[in-house]
Amino acid sequence: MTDENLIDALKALGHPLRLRIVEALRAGERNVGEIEQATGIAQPGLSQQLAVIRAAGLVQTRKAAKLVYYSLDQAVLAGLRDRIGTFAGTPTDKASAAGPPPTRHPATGVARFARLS
Amino acid sequence: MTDENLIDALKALGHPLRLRIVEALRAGERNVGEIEQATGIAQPGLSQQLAVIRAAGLVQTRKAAKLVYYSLDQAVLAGLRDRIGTFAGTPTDKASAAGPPPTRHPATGVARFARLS
DNA sequence: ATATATTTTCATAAATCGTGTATATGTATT
DNA sequence: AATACATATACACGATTTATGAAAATATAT
Repeated sequence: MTDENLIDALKALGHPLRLRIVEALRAGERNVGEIEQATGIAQPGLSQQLAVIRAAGLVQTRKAAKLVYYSLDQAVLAGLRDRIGTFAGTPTDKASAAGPPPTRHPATGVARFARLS
Repeated sequence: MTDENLIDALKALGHPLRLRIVEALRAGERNVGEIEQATGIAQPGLSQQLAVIRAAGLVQTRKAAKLVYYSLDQAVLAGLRDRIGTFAGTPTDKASAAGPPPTRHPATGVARFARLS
């Protein structure tokens, strides 16, 4: 990961709407309509922010019929985490750690219950 | 760490000059003149970027006579790393399921809503 | 082909950011 | 007090980003 890529990734995350989107994707892959429901971001703006996130390489996309499914690129995000880890005191011994560190908060997102009917 | 703090930290790091500054501080505490030498950023601009980094809570400062020493706040940076780790550390949902279009957990109503014509 | 659902792109005004120059605030030294 | 040095802030202004609504591209079904 080059410094420029790193900066793009950090910039992409350093924005309230985009952070909200990424948080909504933590629970798993979602299509644009689902992300819209989960985040409350109106459609065109959402697509714009998704484009930024995509350009930063933070997500993968998959197309199923009319729908486009977004999911976090965990390899890239792990790289980002490790890169920041080099700034934190502990020299990264977690670059090789396979298992996710303790906490997984499954319900952090508002995304869970998008009630429509 | 609130979302707003997180965003400020990410924004602070997502900038070439500021990233260079933080990288220069990785080796240990430095005063402004030393950072200027290490990064080649001219004094006023440097002070401005340091102010951003300071406001984001990424560094601690210590004053010795005329000199101001900056050092990375490793606790904050470790928190930042862990926070990003929550985006990276969730495999095994359907990450590798390249199979059929998703018909998933009942709570995500949007897709179902879209199909009910 | 026509209609419809989903997502992306365009356009533009408002806000924010980036950077250089000048100026200010401290703190020691004489 | 006056000087010198280290650091911080203020200001200005062009560049980038954001918000928002309209239009367009893509894919599917009838």
